[in-house]
Amino acid sequence: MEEKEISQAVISRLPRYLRFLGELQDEGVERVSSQELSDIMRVTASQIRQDLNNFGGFGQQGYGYNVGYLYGEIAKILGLHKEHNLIIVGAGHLGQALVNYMNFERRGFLFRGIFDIDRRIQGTQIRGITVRPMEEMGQFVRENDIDIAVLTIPKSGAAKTAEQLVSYGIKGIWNFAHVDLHVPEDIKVENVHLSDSLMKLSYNLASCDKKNG
Amino acid sequence: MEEKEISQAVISRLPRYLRFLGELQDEGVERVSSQELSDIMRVTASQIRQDLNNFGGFGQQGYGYNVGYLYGEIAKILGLHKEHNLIIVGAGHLGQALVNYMNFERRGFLFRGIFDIDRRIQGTQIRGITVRPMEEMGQFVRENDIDIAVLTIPKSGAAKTAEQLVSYGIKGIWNFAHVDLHVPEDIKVENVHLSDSLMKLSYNLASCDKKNG
DNA sequence: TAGATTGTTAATCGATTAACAATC
DNA sequence: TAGATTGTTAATCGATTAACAATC
Repeated sequence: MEEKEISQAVISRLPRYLRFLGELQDEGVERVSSQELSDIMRVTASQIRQDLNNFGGFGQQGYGYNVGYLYGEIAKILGLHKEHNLIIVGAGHLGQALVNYMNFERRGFLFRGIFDIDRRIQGTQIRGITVRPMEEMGQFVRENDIDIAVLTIPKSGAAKTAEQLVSYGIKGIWNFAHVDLHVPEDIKVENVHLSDSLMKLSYNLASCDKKNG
Repeated sequence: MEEKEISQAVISRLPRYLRFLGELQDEGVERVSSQELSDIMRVTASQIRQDLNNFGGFGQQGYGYNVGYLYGEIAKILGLHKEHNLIIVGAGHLGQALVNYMNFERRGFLFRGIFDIDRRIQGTQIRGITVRPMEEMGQFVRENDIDIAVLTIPKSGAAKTAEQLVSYGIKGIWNFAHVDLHVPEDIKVENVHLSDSLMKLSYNLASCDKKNG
């Protein structure tokens, strides 16, 4: 059965829908129309309906959408009903920050191991997780059913490490290193290029300056 | 004089061009054609030329682009020739990670102050920068010509803090809090929603599973 | 039933790609 | 000059918005 490919533009909006639906749920709201959601989220009602209908008819004519149900369905679409086992590769400040950010665990992203090249921090613990040497990575990935690696190492070592991770059987890489990783097409890479983001802000500030003299 | 608005899609690609040009420069490459760049970057040569020509003709027919010159021009477009004074609001793990990430400073993004609500860490130093109480933020922003605030506090306080920052005269907010900030339209907000990014990865893993049974 | 609101098709808009004349 | 490659216009593709029939 032929599944039509969903565009990444649509995927990118799903977490935001989830967030607003979660807030409505916390407020005790039970139903919401695409128009109400449109007002809150500042996107068109048409886009909301189009986006959702990529995955199925979650609403009901004349009623709208049930907040709790829709929340659950989007969570499922995003794969949040399953648990993921993660490792952090690179125990620098950023790696530590991510391990310490509790919200990921609540979503089923479980940090199982931390790896670093620096002997001085190997053996220490971060939020109860021991920092291990890179050499143990392969075995650890295989034995602990790790599917996602978080890459928080400098760009110099990133390509080689990514290649290793793939050979160990990793399925996804959350890449904070400032390089384009080249991996087989069944391996998913999600990039977070912080400096690119900051440059975008810089551009928008500069272009605003120019407009206003 | 009417400047045509550049789409955010184009802006988003500029930092990547800059990165690849920087690498070519490091390799001692002096000239590059859109086709060569296309091969390296895996985007169409047509897109590269279109993108660049939004800002002017940086190339030369029959020659291509001078790597160093183009690098400099894109840097200027992104506003990287000017210095920016930043403060970090929220000295948690993520805030600390950003302060410690040296590369921003090399690009002219200078961390001038750090603020946190927690009395216990006020007065301590992070990379030589004293953590100050939130109450001093307004005065500090005005006295130190701060134009960018990095918001690394929990979502609960983010909206109010953003409002304050705007009233103090901040021009841009690099927002890591998991909320949509509502600010006047001359204030630029760049969002980094890490959990959204991780959910996108999760989706792509899940959709791949489904395809492959 | 009448009113409301979805699901879905059609129209529009914008972004990407292709093509080629201009020109170095 | 001849060859190469840009800058730019035209064609295509995809994403967003509008409209409305279906239906709860």
